Amino acid sequence: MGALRTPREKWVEEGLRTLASGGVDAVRVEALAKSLGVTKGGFYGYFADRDALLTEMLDTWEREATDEVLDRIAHEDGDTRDKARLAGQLTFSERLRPIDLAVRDWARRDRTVAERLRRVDNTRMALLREAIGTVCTDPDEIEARSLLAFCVAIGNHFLAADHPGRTRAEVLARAGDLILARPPAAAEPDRPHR
Amino acid sequence: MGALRTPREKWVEEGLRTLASGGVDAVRVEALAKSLGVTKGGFYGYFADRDALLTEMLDTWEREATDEVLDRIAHEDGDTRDKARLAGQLTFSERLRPIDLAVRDWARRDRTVAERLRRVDNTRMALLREAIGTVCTDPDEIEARSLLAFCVAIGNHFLAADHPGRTRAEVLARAGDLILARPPAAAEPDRPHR
DNA sequence: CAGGAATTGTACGATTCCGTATAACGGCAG
DNA sequence: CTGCCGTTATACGGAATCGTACAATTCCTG
Repeated sequence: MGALRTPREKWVEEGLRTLASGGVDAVRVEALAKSLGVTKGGFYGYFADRDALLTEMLDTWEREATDEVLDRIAHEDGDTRDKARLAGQLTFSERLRPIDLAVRDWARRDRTVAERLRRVDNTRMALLREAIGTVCTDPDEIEARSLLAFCVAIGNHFLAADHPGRTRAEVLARAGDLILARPPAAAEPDRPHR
Repeated sequence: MGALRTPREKWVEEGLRTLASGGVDAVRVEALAKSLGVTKGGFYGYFADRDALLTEMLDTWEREATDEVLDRIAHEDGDTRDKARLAGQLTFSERLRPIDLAVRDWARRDRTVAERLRRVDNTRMALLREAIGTVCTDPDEIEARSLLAFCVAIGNHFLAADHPGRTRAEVLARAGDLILARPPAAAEPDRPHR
């Protein structure tokens, strides 16, 4: 067999790297080739076209994202709070986080991508519910808190505001406390919700 | 004077529309012209180049986004909670919301855009602090709750998860209650109990 | 070490887009 | 009505990509 210098995975890998840093539109066959130090010559031996690569990139991301979350939570033996914090904020590893954000934006314009994202997000939400279920019991509140946690995990990276006199990390920590606060016996906000 | 069929604003307007639906990379001079039913002939009479249009689009967005928020909150006489809800979730009008999301993604790759977004977000945060300051007093907690509110306002639109048996709106309402809940006298988040 | 299959480089036509130049067009002033 | 002046259409050169075809290269295998 001939040599295999730039295997399929290299293209996917570089594609994800580019997706993370420049968005979908930056993922171009010839640009990827250049980054890999080759020409696009071999690309079309592995992929039918650019779309095939994008699809495979998503396959890889979806698998990794799901596996990573499950693994991480499963192997975590810290107390419940840390578990939830993990699920909420560290769901995205340094590697996956930027890809995740790019995928979210991508999903706004592509139904297929949106569908994949939905699957991944549902997996994460299930984990969040479980973790948060240990500090409160009302299912509606668990859902609301999980949404909060998830939104912070995402919004945090899209939010550009400053926090005078504080670091973002400090504010995040405090926000985490709020999300995980054990509700007082009769934890009703001062106005009944519908 | 000659006729003025496709004034400067038309280009900016169409540019923002395209930005909202397709992201920055979709904002192309010739594509815009096509959408406007003309050719790019006149474009370069108004703008030096594509970048000039992008800058002007951002100017328009920044101004509108800031003004709109200020106006809306100022004219709002409902009770505090509604005010905060407004600030948190409706900060983005139907028109501005998709532009806002596109700008957020754009800001991740362009420092200039990031700087503008920072200004806009800081304005909104100030409003949130003020509104939330009416239900709790600890500055750190105000900051944390404001962050939560803002993150929900953003993350909501990037989150693809489902809420079995509930609508997103219902969960959002409940999350709003949590963010605006009047804290119990001694609001200690951490109480190992039970 | 030679043969051959797989991989990669190069060249090509087609498309899209940028920015420029210039000609065609069309109201409004005189 | 006629000519001006700004607006728009067209045409062009250049760059980046796509996907294809084919030649050159490279490394395993026998």
